[in-house]
Amino acid sequence: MARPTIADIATQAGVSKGAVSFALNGRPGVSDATRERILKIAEQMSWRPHSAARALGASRVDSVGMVIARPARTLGVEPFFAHLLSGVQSGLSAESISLQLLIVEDTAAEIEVYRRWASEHRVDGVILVDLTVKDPRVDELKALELPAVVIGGRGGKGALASVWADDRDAMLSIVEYLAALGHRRIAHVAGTPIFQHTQRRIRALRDAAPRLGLVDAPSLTTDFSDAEGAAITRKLLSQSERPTAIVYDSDVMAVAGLGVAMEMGVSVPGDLSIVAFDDSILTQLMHPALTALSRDTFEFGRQAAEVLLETIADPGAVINRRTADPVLTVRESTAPPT
Amino acid sequence: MARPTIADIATQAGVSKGAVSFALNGRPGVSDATRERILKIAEQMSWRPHSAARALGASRVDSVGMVIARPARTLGVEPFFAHLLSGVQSGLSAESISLQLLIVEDTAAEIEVYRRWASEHRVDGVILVDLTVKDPRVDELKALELPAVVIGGRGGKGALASVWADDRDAMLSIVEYLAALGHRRIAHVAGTPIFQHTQRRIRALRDAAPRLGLVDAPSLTTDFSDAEGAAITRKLLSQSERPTAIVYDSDVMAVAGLGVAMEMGVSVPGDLSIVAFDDSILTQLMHPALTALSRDTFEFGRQAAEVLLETIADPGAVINRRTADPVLTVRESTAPPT
DNA sequence: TGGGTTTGATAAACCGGTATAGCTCCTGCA
DNA sequence: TGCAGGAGCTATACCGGTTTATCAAACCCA
Repeated sequence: MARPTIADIATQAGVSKGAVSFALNGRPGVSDATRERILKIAEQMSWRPHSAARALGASRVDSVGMVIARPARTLGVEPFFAHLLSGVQSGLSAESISLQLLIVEDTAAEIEVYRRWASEHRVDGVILVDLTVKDPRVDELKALELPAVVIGGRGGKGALASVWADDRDAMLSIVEYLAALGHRRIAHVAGTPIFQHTQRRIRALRDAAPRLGLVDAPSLTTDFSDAEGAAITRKLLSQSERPTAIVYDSDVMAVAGLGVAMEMGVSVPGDLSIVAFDDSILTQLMHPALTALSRDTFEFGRQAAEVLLETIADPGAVINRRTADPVLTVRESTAPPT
Repeated sequence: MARPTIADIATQAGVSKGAVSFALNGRPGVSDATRERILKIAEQMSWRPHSAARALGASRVDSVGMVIARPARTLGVEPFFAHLLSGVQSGLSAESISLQLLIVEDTAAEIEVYRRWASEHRVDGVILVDLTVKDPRVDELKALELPAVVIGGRGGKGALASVWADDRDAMLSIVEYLAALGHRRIAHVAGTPIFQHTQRRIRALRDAAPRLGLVDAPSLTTDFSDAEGAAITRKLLSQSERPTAIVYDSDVMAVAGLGVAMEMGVSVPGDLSIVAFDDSILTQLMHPALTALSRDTFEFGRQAAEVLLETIADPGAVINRRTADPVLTVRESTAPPT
């Protein structure tokens, strides 16, 4: 017998298919003795549910999806997604739910994927990343009635469930530390302004600047690429009044910035302090090693999975879970200004 | 009507369910006129097949799997997997087949996943990476009768289908270049010896050494981590007769090695040439930028997907496809020895 | 003109589960 | 003693497709 079905188990146990289904799903309808017997037989036949059959009957596929809309070439440098993925999987594996991952070029393609997934019943829910200002995906998912959880960024006016960390506090912990070291000219090389988290970081810096006595605290936006990170850095360091500290919104840009500083003969941390808004092996490989904000990305993913499963179970409740605050890991790239 | 089924289409078109199925799958059994009519109705009802229903009926789930067995923390630094994934997806999307991705800790867990996938009919086939010497996964997949394709490394004695690049030629192109520059002391910081590609690279270097007149060409194995890469480099550069060039099996180790050289006051490329056996943004961000071997990882993935689909269609044929050879991208980290 | 083959379509079985109506037997309580 | 009610189980419909057996009508050629 190749792959046993519940019918085989039923025959073997001398009961009906229904009884076997009850027993295997731990729901009432059979006596403990019978349940025990059925489970034992299923075990020794090494039976496993046929996912498609179960999906068809129970209209639930035990699978969730995640789409990453970024050009592949900018992806993968950052361990962010790898860690996030592992975390998500760890949160799902307990319920033995599988994950569909898709990398696409842009948001339009991403929405197309959601439509397809919904109409083909391929996933029970999805996890969203990189929430933008007025994100079109939110309405789309609402319309599709596809359970979803947003990672990093509250879903807006009670729209979608979310798992988020406080970007504002994170930015504050960085600039307060720099200010305490004595820095008054702090520049911020930000990411794309369409991302909500970019906006929150920019606002946090602007709001804190007066209180901390910063004379100049510009936020300059980029596309997150190393090229733009380097270009902006070059511009900043060419000014007559150059900043004494730069905060980068990603580890890749911070590394690119460090390269520019070295090339221009600006010593780090002597003449310039550098902080990366994301930690990774990259920041540790550098000389000097970069001070960076560490987030527990794995845990982030795990919680997202958890919240998504709860949302699937009860689409009514909109959960907004705040995760642990990121912490600043101080390394060699920060020092008092000279 | 929420989600139309073929029954709805059948009613609308005034034909039977069977006729609709034939029409939608482009198989004989209906006249062209009827087919046309059915397709139009399906289109305007925006019908899409229910994946589970189709899987149950046709015993094929239109989904393939890929398991990566590496600790999450070492993952993601290398763009390798991100590019590979994109490539695989691009190869699959044409047939609108989805990809299940799983990151696990070790091979035992990976095999467990294959067993589950097979018994639950969750995938039609799988893609294998990081083939080891005497890889236990090969036999396991054979036993499970799960179609598979191996990436990077011939599947062995006609075992599994594969997509591979010639590691031997690649290594030769590196050392021949270094030898031509005048290097005679070349060290090789290799990966884990259990990987087949590591073995092939080591062997290639050993075989070429006499012909190129290398006086010393040791291959030192590591676990691919930046820590070991740095440690081995430190050891190599502390010898009285230090190598004038080092070939690293990964970009991360090369970067770590560069860091050690700088820390020890060994100038690159003046006193030491460095080559990475893998290209990425990392190698480009460095100062000096690293000479690296570039492989078309995206294309690699695309071809793997293609071969897998062919293998699923005809499990008898064992395809071994060789992809384009990697090319050496020369940057600033290599020069003639002084 | 008639028998055999092809064409176009239908009805029904089937895939492997889940959900539900209904049946039997046992227990408890008035 | 009689009856309500629940436990334990069976039989069966159902999910949305695919596939097969069957059949009527059209076609072909002698």
